[in-house]
Amino acid sequence: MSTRDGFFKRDPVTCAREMIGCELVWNGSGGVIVETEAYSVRNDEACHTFTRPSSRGFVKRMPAGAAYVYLNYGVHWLLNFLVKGGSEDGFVLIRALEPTCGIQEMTLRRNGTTPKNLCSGPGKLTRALGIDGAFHGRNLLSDPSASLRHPSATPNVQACTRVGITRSADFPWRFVAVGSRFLSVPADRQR
DNA sequence: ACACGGATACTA
DNA sequence: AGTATCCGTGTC
Repeated sequence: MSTRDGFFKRDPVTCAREMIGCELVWNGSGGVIVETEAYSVRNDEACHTFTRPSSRGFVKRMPAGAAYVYLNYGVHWLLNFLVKGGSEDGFVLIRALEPTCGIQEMTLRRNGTTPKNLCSGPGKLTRALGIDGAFHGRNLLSDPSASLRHPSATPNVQACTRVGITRSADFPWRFVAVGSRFLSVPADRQR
């Protein structure tokens, strides 16, 4: 594995920020992570653990780096990674990728969408990579068909408010690669 | 603008 | 078993 063992053993906000610029590849498809969100089991009403006992069980039972995959709105699989062992536990939601690997396969799975729109959303990217409920619980760090490579240069990262949630909506826990054209939603205005 | 769709966790 | 809610997307 190219990711160091302690990568997911930190607080989820730090982890979400540092995942920007990493290249995520699963079964030969993937790209550079350009958008993430952090969710914390502490004081974050938007985290699944706030309302779901099964999610709290997942955090307790599973190791850092485990994929937390669930169906949203009855339509889209959403990919998160379990972060635990640091100051607080939580999840990182992968929201957008800049496609780099397996673009042909991803285009087929996404029914011919242009590369710009292939992975520009949390539901789009799982569809593109072929990730579904069968991936729930798989560990990114130990799965031989998965890899997470660190960026060679430190990326320019901007914090924004999270997208599409109603509770704890003001937390600046969405992270984007500055200037990327592969985001699900434009970044907040810089000030 | 709105339809689409199912798992989860409530109420009882 | 019935209902409310949910971290979205494509097409209208």
